Amino acid sequence: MPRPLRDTPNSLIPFSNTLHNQPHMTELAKQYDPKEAQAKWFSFWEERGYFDANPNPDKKPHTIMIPLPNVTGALHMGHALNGTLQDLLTRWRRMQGYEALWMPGTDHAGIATQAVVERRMLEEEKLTRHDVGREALVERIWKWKDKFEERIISQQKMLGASCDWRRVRFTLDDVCSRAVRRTFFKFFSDGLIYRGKRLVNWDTFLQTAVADDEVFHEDVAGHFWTFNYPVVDDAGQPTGERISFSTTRPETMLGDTAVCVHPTDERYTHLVGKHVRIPLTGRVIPIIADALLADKTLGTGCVKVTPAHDPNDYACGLRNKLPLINILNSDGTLNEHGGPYAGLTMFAARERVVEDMGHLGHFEKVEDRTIPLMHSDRSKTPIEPFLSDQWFVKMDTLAEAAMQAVRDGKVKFFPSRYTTSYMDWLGEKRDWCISRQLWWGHRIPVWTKTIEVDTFSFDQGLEPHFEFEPEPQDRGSVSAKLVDGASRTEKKLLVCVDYGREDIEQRLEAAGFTHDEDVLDTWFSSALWPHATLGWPDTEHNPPMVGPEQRTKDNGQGTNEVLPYFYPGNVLVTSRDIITLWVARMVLTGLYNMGEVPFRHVCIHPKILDGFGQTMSKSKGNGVDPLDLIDKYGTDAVRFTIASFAGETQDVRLPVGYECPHCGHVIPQTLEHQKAVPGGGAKPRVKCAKCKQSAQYSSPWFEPDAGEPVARVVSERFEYGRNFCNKLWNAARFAMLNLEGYTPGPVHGLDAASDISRNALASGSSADQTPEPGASAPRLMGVTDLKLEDQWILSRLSHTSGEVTSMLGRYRFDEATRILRDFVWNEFCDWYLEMIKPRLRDEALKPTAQRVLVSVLDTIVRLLHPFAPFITEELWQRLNEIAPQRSHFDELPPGTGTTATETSSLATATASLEPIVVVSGANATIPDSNVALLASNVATIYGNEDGLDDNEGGLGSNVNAFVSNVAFTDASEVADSMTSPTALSPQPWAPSVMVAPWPVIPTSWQNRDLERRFERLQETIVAVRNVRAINNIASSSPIQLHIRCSADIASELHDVAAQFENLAKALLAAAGADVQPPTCSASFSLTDADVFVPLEGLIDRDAERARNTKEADRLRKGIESNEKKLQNEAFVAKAPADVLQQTRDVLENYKKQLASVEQIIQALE
RNA sequence: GGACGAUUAGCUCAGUUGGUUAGAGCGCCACGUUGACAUCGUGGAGGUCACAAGUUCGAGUCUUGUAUCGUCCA
Repeated sequence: MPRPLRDTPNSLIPFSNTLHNQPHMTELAKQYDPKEAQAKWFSFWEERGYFDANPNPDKKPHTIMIPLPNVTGALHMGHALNGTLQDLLTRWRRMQGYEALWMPGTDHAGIATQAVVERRMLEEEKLTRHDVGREALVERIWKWKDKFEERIISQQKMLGASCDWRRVRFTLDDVCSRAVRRTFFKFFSDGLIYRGKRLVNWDTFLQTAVADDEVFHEDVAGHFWTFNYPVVDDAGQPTGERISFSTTRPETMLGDTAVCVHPTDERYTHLVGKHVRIPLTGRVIPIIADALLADKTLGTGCVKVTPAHDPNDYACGLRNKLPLINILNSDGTLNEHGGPYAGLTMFAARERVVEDMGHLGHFEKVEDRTIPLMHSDRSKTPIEPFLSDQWFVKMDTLAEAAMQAVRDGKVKFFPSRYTTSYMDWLGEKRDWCISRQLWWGHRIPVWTKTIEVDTFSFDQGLEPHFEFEPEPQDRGSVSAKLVDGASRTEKKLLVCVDYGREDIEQRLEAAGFTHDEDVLDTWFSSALWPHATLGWPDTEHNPPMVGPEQRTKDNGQGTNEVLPYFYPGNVLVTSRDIITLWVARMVLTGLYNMGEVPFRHVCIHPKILDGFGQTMSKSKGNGVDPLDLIDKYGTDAVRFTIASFAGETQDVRLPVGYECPHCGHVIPQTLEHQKAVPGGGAKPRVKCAKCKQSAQYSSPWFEPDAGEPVARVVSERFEYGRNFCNKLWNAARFAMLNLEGYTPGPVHGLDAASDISRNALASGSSADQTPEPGASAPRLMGVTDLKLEDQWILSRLSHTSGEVTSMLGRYRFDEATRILRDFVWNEFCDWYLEMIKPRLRDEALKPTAQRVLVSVLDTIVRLLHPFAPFITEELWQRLNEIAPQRSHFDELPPGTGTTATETSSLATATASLEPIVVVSGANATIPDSNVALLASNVATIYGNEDGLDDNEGGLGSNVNAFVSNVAFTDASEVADSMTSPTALSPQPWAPSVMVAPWPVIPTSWQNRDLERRFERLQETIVAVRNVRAINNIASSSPIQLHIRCSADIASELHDVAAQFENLAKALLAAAGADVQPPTCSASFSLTDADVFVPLEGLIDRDAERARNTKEADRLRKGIESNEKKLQNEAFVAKAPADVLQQTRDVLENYKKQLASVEQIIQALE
């Protein structure tokens, strides 16, 4: 029973059901209108469920997890690049027949989002979070989240993102929260979580610890003071000696617990072990020797040690078992350890300390110095190293496993050099500080109670001391840990509760336990993204979905099918700066929770920089809204251009400007534009240099006022994509104008191409071996309806599709776009279309040209779809209208005999292969008649070429799609339909290019020799055009060609003589070995031909002579350098034979050409 | 301080294992709107491949050093 190929109810829409409300139209507009196409096709795809990915045993999965954007603000071009590449891969894999899931969602971004909302609240209402309280603040943040999540998703959809939107997740939603709770619980139970006093980066403004990754270094102007401490004897009396040290932070001396010298520093060796007194506090501290901290060559060679306020000192303190004295309150003021300075800010205390040390006679000197200072990325205020209680995850074994996965090749980086950052970072195995003193996030699921007790034994259970005891049946949901409290008799019980046990939480609170106030680091939840979004740890239900009921599927079978089907994913596409923050942690938690890595490949793409070379970021205000660019250039243009940026090395500089809404002039963006914020209620404006008017402009900082004309952001780099789309559009327009009333008629000689295929197949040679043309097949031109240009474009098409596929497999998006653009523009448009124009005007020759034309266009549209989804869909639908019968079985050339028997055997041969499709290009045994069939259907041969050596394989590289009709699901149906007369009637093509198969053109169609001959033709035509240009001859006046060349070449040239006329308005008057230069002709010498153009009375002798003289010089230079090479004995002795031969050939050619050119010059005298 | 990268045409960037005369897009110059496209066509000009040394028959490509820029980690 036939069923739709795509697992959706709507995939079998009769194509005749025109999808747009316009009259049936065959003529395309002169220009592509992106807005119209975008509006039409996104909902078309979405309504038909093409984005949906569901477990399907008949297909291989392809999973991409979006690097979840945070809800702090709208997306910028960096996100657009990231999203474009993922959509490109997803659409490509989907066309290849994978069940392709692109999982969407957003991240709550604890600190960033809370900071943004707090700042806004303070600016607008003068309120702090303490004024409004935890609940109200969180409420406000949720509203912010809703607003930006919506904005982000709409931006992604405008970009054409083919995510499975039913599955959109948020790191704080129920599904993700469950995974967070379970993971924490597992960590806790496994003893991987501990609470400790540690030196953290303290943001005194936000009053929270921030991760190392959340701070940035900035040089500030500061001072470098030198003080001294008096040395005291064992009785505490000054010995008269003093020891000098320098510091940039004098106030920290209040927390000093040692001074340190280098063990080999002879100036101080006699003092080591003695003590000094801190003059301000009177505290006596030791003089220690530590080679790691002190540096003999710097300053006095002696440093003060403040373990509680400096990371290096902290490490030194641990090594030497020094006490830790914390002098700071969490708000950045000094605490009681500051003595008389308590209550002052660090900065105020610093001034007082310097002053007082001066009064006490311990100040020596001060100098200005630039100091590298850590700042919080979130609040932009200086970081204080701060001793505080935090939660940590032990990284040792977790990190080791994540490193091993990369060593084993389970996870691979593209480009591979990024492996280093990953390995180096994990190799440090620094414990992960997971607590944040915030209100927005996953609250740490630990309840604590402190008791005073002399002795404690577990023999009695918990109940007597803590008034709490888990029920036996609850033991699996509770994990408890007893730790020592502040004093010797104090005991603390930490109880971690698994998710879904609010009852236990209530009992704990009733028993006097307090829920930890801290929340988890955001990366804790994003680290779980790849399995959390698929429903882990719930193995009994498919993860819930959003959207229309009928499209969401829970099988009700009591199992989660989604998780095992889509996990592990295939590729993570991201930018390099979160390799450590996020990529490493996903691998780590994936291995820990799932026992399997979350993805096989990590594709690291470039970063988008602004015109000044700065990273585009939400906090800098230099973010460019992709919607501005989409508005101006269209989604397809933006995507195509963006993909062209995505190479392996360079970051992308994107200078932008503001387009004056009054006159269209572009005002280049300056740093001032980036920074400007509304002042006194007035929105910033740009001034137009041309029309002198000003306008509000697009900025991440504010919304322009309603009704105001807005200068949108533009960037001329996107004209690359826009122009290309327009070119494609017009090529298709031309094709369709010439396909009116098209019915694919019989074409004699289409099997010429199949001769090649047959040879390749019969000999069992691999498909990527291009048969030596001319060896078994006669010269193809002239014996078939397929002209030189037809064979050439098919050869090039085969080459192009193969290269594009291979480049996508290697994540070389830039190369893929370049190959496609070159093919479409420089080969298809510039040469093929131009060359077939005469045939399209000739009823007898038209059918062949049309058949090749429609099939090449069809293939181009499919190849381009992942890059430019909207325009290709628009064209696909038009093609479905105008050439619905393209590439079908009934197009077979007469006599190829697709009898029931033969088609059955074809079906049998392929029945074991994947659905959809059939027939391997090279490996299957196929009756010859079917080879002809195969070859004659240019556009019907598809399949999968991974381009990846080790990828899970896809459909298998030997499986090529063969049946173009997507209504067929498996080979038996193919056979049925092929033997049934009705099936031989025209069938609709794929109802959307999105679900059409990815093209795989047999490599046997490539014909290098034919391409070389074609290049000769091109070369000649360019040379003739050059003669026209040089001599100023109007393209309308005909000219003649006399070509001196070998008989072989002469014969070929005669075969294509019509093209000289067509493309260069030149008549081939004579060709052959005995052609004599006509008098007074322009001439040029090609590699194996000399061409003369008689120009009696028209020739510009000087220009001609100049051109040829220049040419002669060039040739002489070439001759000279090659002769020099060949005279070099070492070269002749050592260079490989082929290089040697090549050098000789080149020299020979140069000499021949030079002789011709010299003759030409002489004739011009 | 460590790691990774970059430096190629006026601008933005390609250049696979070393091997003919180093490429593209934009910009520039000249010419051109005859029925796909002026978001276009045709032709052209434009580069000491950052600098220095080395390896090699041969270096944009490999090695070392220098300079400048970027990112990540200390």
